[in-house]
Amino acid sequence: MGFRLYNTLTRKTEDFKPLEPGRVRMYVCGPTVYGHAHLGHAKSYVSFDVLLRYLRYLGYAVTYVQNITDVGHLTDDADEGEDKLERQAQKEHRHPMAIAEYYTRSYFEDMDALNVQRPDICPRAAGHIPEQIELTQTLIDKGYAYEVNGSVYFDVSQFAGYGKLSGRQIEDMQAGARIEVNSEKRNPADFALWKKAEPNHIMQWNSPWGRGYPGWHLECSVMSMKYLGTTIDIHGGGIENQFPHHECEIAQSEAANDCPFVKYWVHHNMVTVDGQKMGKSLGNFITLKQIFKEGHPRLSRTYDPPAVRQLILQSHYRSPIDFSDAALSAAQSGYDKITAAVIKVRKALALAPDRAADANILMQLNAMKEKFEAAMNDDLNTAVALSVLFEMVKLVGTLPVEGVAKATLEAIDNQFRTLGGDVLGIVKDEYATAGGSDDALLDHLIGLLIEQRQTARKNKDFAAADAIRDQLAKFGIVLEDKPGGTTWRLG
RNA sequence: GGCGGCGUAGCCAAGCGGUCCAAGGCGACGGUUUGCAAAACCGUUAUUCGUGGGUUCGAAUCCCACCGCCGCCUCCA
Repeated sequence: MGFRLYNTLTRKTEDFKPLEPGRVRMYVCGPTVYGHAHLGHAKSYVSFDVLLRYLRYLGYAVTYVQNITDVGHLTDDADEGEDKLERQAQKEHRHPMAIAEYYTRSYFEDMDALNVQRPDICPRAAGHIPEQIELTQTLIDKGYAYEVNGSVYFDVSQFAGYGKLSGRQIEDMQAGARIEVNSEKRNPADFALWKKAEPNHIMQWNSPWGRGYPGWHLECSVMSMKYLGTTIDIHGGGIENQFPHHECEIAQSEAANDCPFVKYWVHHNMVTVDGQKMGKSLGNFITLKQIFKEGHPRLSRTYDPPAVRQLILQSHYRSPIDFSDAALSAAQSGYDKITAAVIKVRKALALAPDRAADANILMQLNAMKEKFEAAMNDDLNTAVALSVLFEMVKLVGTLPVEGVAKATLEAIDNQFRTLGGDVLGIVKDEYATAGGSDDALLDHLIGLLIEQRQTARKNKDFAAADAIRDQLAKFGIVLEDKPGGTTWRLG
């Protein structure tokens, strides 16, 4: 069975077949950069990172585009309200583009920490104003859009497919009480392609309709088609953007190009914190930087970035995930266990005897790999895939401390690297066991102390022996007495 | 009001018609090991899948009703 992926457009899990054999064009809605990335961003971009990694693992040549929204995203999706970047710029007394730059760097810093692979192309909305104007003009020319008083709106009544992604009817939405009344629009569901700028609006550009700035939905259509073509394989985003954002993207793109915009729509679910939606007003809004190093009132400690990744992968991307201190703590422990097993294998590798691999272990590894792939093929069941990693951890745990053939250890290490590393991004290529360049020196120094403690233990001077162990523990160094001797690690 | 989802052990979570007296992780408990620990290993920890009906030879998995929770359509990914 090949790779199967749930398609929101058809509401079914489908066999994945790219438009062009061997090649995948994938676009994911990127962040609006007016604040530090939070748990929601982590869930989103880790989820799509695993999709990307698995496609590459399967041998596809993937081109991955993820935009950076630095203009046009308003505080109110009904085309009212302020531009999010401009509002933040006022708060911080900086230029909107400085805000965009600062938070873009912050975003990538956090994503790097989460081991999220960088997209191939990260286009900025503000860098694609001419293209957005062009698309707007095309839509006017084709009768899908109309200009009113310097703003341009998409006329949803002209596009028959409007609502096919979200399952909404235009009539239903009118019945809803939440539609803002905008007298410029012919239909309340119409959405802005181009907005007229007031003189005090900082980010504004010349256009055929006067000074203005682009509507939020436009950028994704424009950049997707510019870098990936008029029809792409995968478009990803959060479930909350199904409507109106993605619905509007489809309308604009298909109206302009007369061809399907996206083959597979992939949406991940949302994040809650302590059982409630995460919101600034609820006091449970947690940024990644707070988790990693600053701390947060809801958390008892800080957690390593991979622990967050681990927690995300323990549930399905289409399920909501509840972040809590307990859940994070459990994920951290699980992650540490995997890491310890990988390090054990790599250390053993150095002095392993050069013999043929254990056929039985190779067989087990192969069975695990098949289980892993079956799980990932089934719409990215990362929870089961992760459980396979734990099966490998268990296998490592049962291996004798010495005498395992080098080829066996290599096979295990390789599988950790491909499945745990390449695909899940949980296993690292290198672990700094004692902090970089001081490694050898530290090893020698601690070795001396271990020797002293051994002497004390031989002499049954356990008080002295325990004192050495306790002292080292204060620096986070844990001693472990094993049959072959005492080893140390950073706790 | 419209649309969607969820309820599985102390906690997180997979499973979505038979191979489930239900994977995996965390935690807890007992054991092996240890001078004591730590780590590791072995074992125990859901006769049951929110409740009540129904369909079926067979249901955690399908249908109906009810209860509870959550999300989107506002801030927010």
